[in-house]
Amino acid sequence: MARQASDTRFELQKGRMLRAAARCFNEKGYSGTSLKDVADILGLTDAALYYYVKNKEELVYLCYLRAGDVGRESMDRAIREGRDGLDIVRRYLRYHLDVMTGERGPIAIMSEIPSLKPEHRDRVLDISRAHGARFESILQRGIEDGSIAPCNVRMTGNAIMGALNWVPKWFRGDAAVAASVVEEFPQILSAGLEP
Amino acid sequence: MARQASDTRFELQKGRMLRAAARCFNEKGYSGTSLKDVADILGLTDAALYYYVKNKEELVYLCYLRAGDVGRESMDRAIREGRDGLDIVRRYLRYHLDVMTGERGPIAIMSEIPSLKPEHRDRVLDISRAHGARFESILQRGIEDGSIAPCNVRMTGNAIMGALNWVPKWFRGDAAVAASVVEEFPQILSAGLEP
DNA sequence: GAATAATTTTAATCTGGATTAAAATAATGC
DNA sequence: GCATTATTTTAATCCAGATTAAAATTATTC
Repeated sequence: MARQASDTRFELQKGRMLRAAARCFNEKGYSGTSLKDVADILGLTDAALYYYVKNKEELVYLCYLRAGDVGRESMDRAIREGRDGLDIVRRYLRYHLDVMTGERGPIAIMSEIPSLKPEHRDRVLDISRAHGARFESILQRGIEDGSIAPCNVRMTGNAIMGALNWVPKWFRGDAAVAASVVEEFPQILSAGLEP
Repeated sequence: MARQASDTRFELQKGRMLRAAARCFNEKGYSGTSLKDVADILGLTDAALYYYVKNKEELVYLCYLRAGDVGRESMDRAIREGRDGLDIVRRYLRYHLDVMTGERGPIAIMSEIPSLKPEHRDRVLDISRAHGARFESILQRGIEDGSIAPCNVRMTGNAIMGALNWVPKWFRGDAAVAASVVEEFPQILSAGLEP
């Protein structure tokens, strides 16, 4: 009855559920996935999901929080390890794509933020905006250290993040494609940044 | 009772409805928009929409067909007017963005293809794939005529089309931003293509 | 300006999937 | 192994929003 974050079993199953849900949402759309679809992947009954989550809205919310975490962690690491602005951009893309297309994926596309309840929606929007702003500041840093040619960082950020966010729309788990994405996407997306 | 495509009134109102629906779907998500939301924009009752469309699924389907048309027309024009591969890519992006952010917009993001009924889904997928393939062939042509550096056209296509498809997610109708998008996006997205 | 057709509204019904409560089963601690 | 707690299922209910039928209104035709 009393579940804690420390409860391994519970947390593991919840994690599996979030990944299953992310996959469904990405592949079938939000309205197109019923709780039964998610439950089927886990070999459970739809009602069982309510043991882990209050309702469908919260399921989406948690998927989005997870997506936010993955993005932030990838960016943290890139900033920690990168040499200059351009190098950080490339690392960020690589790290993020690596998670998106790898074992810890899939990561949910944030398509349904508006249908979250107000507190959740605001929280996710904050996270999302902060992430975008952080990316723009990396671009700015690159411009200042000379690794990136001067550009409109807002628009450039929108372009690169858009291409990144769209990946789950067409990537369907093929390992060979995953390798290709992780390898080539960062290069493709950053090629235009060089001075 | 008998409405034809030639019926101006009917077609005009239907067009307005599709644009209102596209806006709702982009801003509020599919499940987040009720037919009442769409009807409110038009100053109508939700039930009135059924005069123009069989059901909500068809409304989405028609939005997607329209999106497909706009994409195809933009590409047609770019191919007709462009000098070489790179020039066609840039024109295509400009023309498409111009419509997306202009008076004829907004254009619906194809987020909910999977929840269309099979015939509609297949039709939209065909259109979507054909468009992607056509874009890749433009990249290929650019590589062959020397205007574009050799690259993985599949991945490069995915990257550019992703950035493009994501635009309606953050663009909210501001005219100044629209001008900036149309002006800068094609450049940003194609900068990395040059040899 | 009747008569006919087009458009919209009113006022219901209908429905699929979300949600819930209670019971059943599985796991764990002692 | 018994008692307790964790997890899942069964079997209903619930409900927002889609859909429909009939009536009302508005436009068009002649």
